Amino acid sequence: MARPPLHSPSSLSKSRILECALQLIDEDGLPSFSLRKVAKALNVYPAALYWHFPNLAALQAGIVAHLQTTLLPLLSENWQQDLKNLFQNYRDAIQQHPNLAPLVGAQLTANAAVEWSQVEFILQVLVNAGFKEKALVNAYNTVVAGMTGFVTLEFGQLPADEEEDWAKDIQQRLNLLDAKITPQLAKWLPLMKNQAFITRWQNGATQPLDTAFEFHVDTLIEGLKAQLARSEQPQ
Amino acid sequence: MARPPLHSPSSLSKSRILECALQLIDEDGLPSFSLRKVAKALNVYPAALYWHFPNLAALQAGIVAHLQTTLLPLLSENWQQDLKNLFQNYRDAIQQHPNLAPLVGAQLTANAAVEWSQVEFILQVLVNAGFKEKALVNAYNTVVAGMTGFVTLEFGQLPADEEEDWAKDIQQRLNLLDAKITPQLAKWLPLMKNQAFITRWQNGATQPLDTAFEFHVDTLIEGLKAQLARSEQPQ
DNA sequence: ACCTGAACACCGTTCAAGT
DNA sequence: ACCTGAACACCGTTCAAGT
Repeated sequence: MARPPLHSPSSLSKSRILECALQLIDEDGLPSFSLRKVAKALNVYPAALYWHFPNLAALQAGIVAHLQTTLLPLLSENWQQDLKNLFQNYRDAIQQHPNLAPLVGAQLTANAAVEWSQVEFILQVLVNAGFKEKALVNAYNTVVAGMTGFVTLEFGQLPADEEEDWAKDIQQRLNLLDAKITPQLAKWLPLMKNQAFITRWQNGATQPLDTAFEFHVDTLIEGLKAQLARSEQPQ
Repeated sequence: MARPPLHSPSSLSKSRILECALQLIDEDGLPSFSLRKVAKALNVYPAALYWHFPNLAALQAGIVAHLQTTLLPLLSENWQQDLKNLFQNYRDAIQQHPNLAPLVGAQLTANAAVEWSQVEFILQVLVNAGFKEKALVNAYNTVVAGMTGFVTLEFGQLPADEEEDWAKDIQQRLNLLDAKITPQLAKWLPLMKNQAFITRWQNGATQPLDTAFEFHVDTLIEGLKAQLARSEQPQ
């Protein structure tokens, strides 16, 4: 068992801990992630991590913050394209680390390591679109919710019971549907199987909902355009 | 310490366990919730619960399923009103049990106790609106994501560090903003303080975002109307 | 059928003590 | 400043044993 000495020159540091933690989450998933496993992987006592982070929540916030730095697109002259880029960037980032999806959604609400630049970007885009005052705040909230909502669901954890049993179970229950009780679902099932929330058995990591996401973004943008038209010429 | 005998006539049952668990989550919050505390509250050994539920995840799914039964509005002749009712019902349910918000969002994706009637309702409303084929599936996914996304963020857990320290901290950081770096945020801060995601320090349980939610729902509906117009007369 | 009682393999966090 | 080493108070889950 040749392993590096406990006090190697590059022993511990915030970035080394965060990298290791992210790698563990990517490989083994969020449910089985723990502070003690990070310590073990770094060949260090669990308590050692507490010199660099006050607690587990701070470590998790650090991971999310590290991811957020790669999130900002550039401003163009087309606010609709800017929004598309924003949504696309967010989804791309999660797609590279799908196991992080629940954390990001949660941390973005309650973020200890907030990046104001993200808020500023969204506001700038919406101001360019023509929003102001309370409508601007409303549009901002809608954009943030829209950006995180779809992707959090898409890449959210599905039951991990070896994944096989549960997948077969839901497929079986879908095949047993009674067209008299749920006629629409029975009718459109072929199109919805594994392609829609609640009626799928794989998550976005293995079965991405690309066209649905595109539709979702378009719908939000079209909705915002309608809101602009409303406020410009109030009836 | 007068407490009921261990084998009281109404000892254990699925519904009694679920009620107790929901009450504990309502009172103490999701982070401090545990299977062992449910057992303690019911005056029973932890292992006893395993006769009624195979594991913790199943118990949590049971709680969410119990909530979902109160979720279905009635179909009217106006699909836009139907969607508004659907969104409103969902938010009302979460508002009564805000600590459940993260669980519901997660379980709805990966639900062991799916209610197909919910899926059927959304499909029926969208069919009435005029959607079909792949556009129907896309619209369905957009509605599900929109329904859960906003509310999950609105009532999502904020840092629980006695709540006071963190709240003061973020307010202070907001006041230290540099208008040269984040001009829009600095300009609109008075309107956004505690009223917008990321720039608030209270969650929806104490500071509901009513008008923002209404705007969000309207935006989605307007967006869906635009999508309908697209597919009816493709350019 | 339904629960006890004890054990197992984990957690996050604290703290004196080392270097 | 940075980490060891051990302890504390928890977890979810399993399983033989009781009734």
